[in-house]
Amino acid sequence: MTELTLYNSLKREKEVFKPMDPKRVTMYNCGPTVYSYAHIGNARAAVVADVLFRVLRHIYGKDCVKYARNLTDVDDKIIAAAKETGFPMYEITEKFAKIYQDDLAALNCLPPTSEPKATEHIGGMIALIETLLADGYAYESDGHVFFDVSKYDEYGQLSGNTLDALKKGDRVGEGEVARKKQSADFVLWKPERDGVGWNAPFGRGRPGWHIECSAMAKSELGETIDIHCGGVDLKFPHHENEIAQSNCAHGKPMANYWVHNEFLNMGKDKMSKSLGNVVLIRDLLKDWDGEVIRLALLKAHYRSELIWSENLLKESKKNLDDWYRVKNDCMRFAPNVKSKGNAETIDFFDDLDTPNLIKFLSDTGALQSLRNRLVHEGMTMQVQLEMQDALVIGYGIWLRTANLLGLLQKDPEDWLRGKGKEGGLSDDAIDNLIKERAEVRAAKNWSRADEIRGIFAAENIILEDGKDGTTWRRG
RNA sequence: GGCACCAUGGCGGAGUGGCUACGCAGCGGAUUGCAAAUCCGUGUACCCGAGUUCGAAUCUCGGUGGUGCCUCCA
Repeated sequence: MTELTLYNSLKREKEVFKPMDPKRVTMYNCGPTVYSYAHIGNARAAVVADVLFRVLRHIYGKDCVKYARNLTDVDDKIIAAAKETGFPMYEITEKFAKIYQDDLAALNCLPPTSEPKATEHIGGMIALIETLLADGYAYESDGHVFFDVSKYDEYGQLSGNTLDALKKGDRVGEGEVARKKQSADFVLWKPERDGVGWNAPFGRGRPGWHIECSAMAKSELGETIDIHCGGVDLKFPHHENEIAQSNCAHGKPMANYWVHNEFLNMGKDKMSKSLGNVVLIRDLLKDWDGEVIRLALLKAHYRSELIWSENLLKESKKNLDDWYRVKNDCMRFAPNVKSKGNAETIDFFDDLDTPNLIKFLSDTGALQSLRNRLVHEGMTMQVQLEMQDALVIGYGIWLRTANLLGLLQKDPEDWLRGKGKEGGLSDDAIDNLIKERAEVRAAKNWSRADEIRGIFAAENIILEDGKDGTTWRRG
C-alpha cells in the first residue's frame, strides 16, 4: 500500500501516517464562521484539506474516509451582524454557509462527509463542560465557565508556549483577567447576549469559541480522530485549547496528527480588511475559472507561505490551457482512459508535495511527444497503434495524477472555448466568420482574412489553422 | 520581550554533499500567406561571513533580511 507521510505539528516532524482503523479514517477541519464572504485564504485551507481528503480516499478507499468540516453559526460577530442588518441570525448563517459551499465547489472541493453546525451541537458542548467542571478542570466565575490551564500539565505542547511565556505576552483585557484565576484560562461558556443563549446547568448562555470543535469532532468522528487540520494561525489558541479540553474530558488524545497550512499573503502586506486588500473567492470567480484559482493555490507547498499575485493566476491559466490541450488530443487516441485508479506519484505522498506533482503534470515529456506525433505526423497504421498503446498508459497516469489534485475535471473543449463575455460574439457568429475566412483564404484574399482575424483578436479569440480545418479558443 | 518558520535565476518552485530539476516569461531558429499550435536551440541563481570536507545551494556556527503566532483570524 502507498505510504503517506505527514508533518505532524504536534511532534514537529514528518511521520508515516497510520490510521487507527484503515476502514474508517477520520479527519476534521476547522471551517468558517459564516457571517461574510470567504476569502482566498479560507480557500487555501479548504483546498489543502480537500487534497488530503482525496489522497486519503485514494489510499484507503472512497467510503473509508470520514471528513468533517464544521460551520460556526453562533459567534459574537454573527450576533453583531444580525443586530446591524436586522436579519435573524439563522438567515445570515444559512446564506453565507451556502455561499461558502458554492465557492468551494467551484474550486473543485469535494463536499466533506459531514458539515456539522455549532448550534446543533450545543448539547454536546454542555455535556463536555459538565465533565470538565465535575473533574475540576474548569470553574465558574461571574456567569462564565473557564478552563483552568494550570490543571493541564501538557498545556502549550502544540504551540510551544509555556504558561510563563504566555503571561509575558499577555494582551487580555482587564475585565477578563478579573474573572479568571490566570490570564491564560479560556472561556468555555459565557452569558446570554442579545437573546442568544441556551439553558445549561451552569447558567443560560452561549459557548466559547473552542468548545464547539471539541464537541463536534467527538460527535461526528469520535473522541480521538486521526487528523485534525487547519491554518497555522489556529494553532494557538484555538487548537491548543481544543487539545486541553478534549484530552482532559476524555483522558485520551484528541487527534493523532495535526496538519497546519501556512498563510497566503499579498506580497508586501498581510491581507486584512483595514488595508482593503481582502480577495474574496466570489470576486476571483468572476474573472478566473475555479480550477485556475485551485492550481494557483497548490503551486506552493501547503507548509510554505504563498504570495498571491495576478501573475500567479496568469501562469496557472496558461498551465491549464496547455494541459487541457494535451487532454483534448489524448482523448482522441485514448478515449477509454478513466480518471480513477492507480497514480504512480509516490513523491506526492511525501507530505502532500503538490509542487512536485504539478511539475510532473507540466513535465509530460514522453506523453507530450507521443501526443504531438500522433496529432501532427503521418505514420503507418502499425506505428500508430504501438504509439497509441504507449499513450494510453502514459496518459492514464497523467490524468489520474491530475485527478488526485482535483484538476482537469472539465471537458477540454468546453475549457478551451471558455465562456464568452456578455455582448461578445456568439458561438454561431464565430463559426460563420470562420467559414467566411476559409472562403476568402481559399481565394487568397489575405486582407479580408486578416481583418477577420482582427475581429477575433478584439474578442480575445485565438484561431488555430490545423490540417483538419480551423479551431478556435478563448485566450 | 517569548515561541516558530523562511531566504534558490525576471517570476513560481524542486533539490539535504559531488552529475547545477521543472514550469512561466525572454531570446534565436524551423514551420505558417500572417498567426496559433508544435518542434529545435539558448542565457540567467543558490542572502552575507567563517568553518567542516577532496568537494556545499545542500552540514555547523555567526550575521543580515523577511514572515507568522503570543488578541479575532485560514
